[in-house]
Amino acid sequence: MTSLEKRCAEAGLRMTGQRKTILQVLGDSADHPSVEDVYERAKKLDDSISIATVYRTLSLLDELDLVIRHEFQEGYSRYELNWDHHHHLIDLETGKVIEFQNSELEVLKEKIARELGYELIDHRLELYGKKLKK
Amino acid sequence: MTSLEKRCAEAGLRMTGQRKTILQVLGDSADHPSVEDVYERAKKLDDSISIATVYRTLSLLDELDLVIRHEFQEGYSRYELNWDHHHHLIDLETGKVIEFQNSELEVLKEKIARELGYELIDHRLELYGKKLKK
DNA sequence: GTAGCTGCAAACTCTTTGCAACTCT
DNA sequence: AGAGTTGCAAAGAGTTTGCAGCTAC
Repeated sequence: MTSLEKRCAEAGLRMTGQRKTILQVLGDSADHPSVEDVYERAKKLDDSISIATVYRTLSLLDELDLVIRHEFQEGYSRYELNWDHHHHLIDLETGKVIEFQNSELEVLKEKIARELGYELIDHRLELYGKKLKK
Repeated sequence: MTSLEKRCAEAGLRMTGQRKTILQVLGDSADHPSVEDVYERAKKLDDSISIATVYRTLSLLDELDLVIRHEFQEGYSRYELNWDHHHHLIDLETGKVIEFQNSELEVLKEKIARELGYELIDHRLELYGKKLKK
């Protein structure tokens, strides 16, 4: 049982074959797949899986905070496992998503929220850019 | 003719009654209205306006960069005039959207993009928080 | 055994679009 | 006059849901 499956079980979820498949797909994905992407990849492992189950499972995982749902101004959602905290730079020419971390930013965002009288629960920074010519 | 209307005219758009109405609604809105919100407010000024025109107009204004389209993880878009540059803190308990600016952040985000080899075109920071108890 | 889960298909929400009529320039 | 714009209704995405059957516990 993977640690992901363990966390699901602890939350009281039944570890069905479909859920294992979807968790495996997410674990094997280094990118930020859309629901459709997850569905396509899951179908390769279990041809009988339905997209409704993928939607339902991703919503569940999002509620459990095992997964992060992104809306990169594209009109649909992308998902990724909630392992390490990071942000995204979206290449406007290729659509490629680059991950980055920045400790200065982590400090700054806490400070901004506090100054506004808020406790920070979540936050997102997205940069949209074009590759610099060398 | 308002400055907004002027910028539209300069872009070669016809200043129809509907467009003037929508621009007026946007100018009068201090919040971040959804398409439906803009439509409701516009209807009070011109009962015959259609939601298709609101969608079309907001898309146009977005292309012209007169307006910013947001997706605050809600499943639909919100719009605001692109006057001054700022970011948003979304109150998770009330849904209220608070605007803020931060010059440190402006410097930092440029630096991050540059270090990743990118020219920054656009960016978004969204904080999600709960009000601190006094 | 049974509450929870699934696949299917239908429904729903948000958004876009084809078209004939209309209107700004 | 004529290209751009509009309202309407239909179509298109993406997502959710009711239901009967199935399955993990």
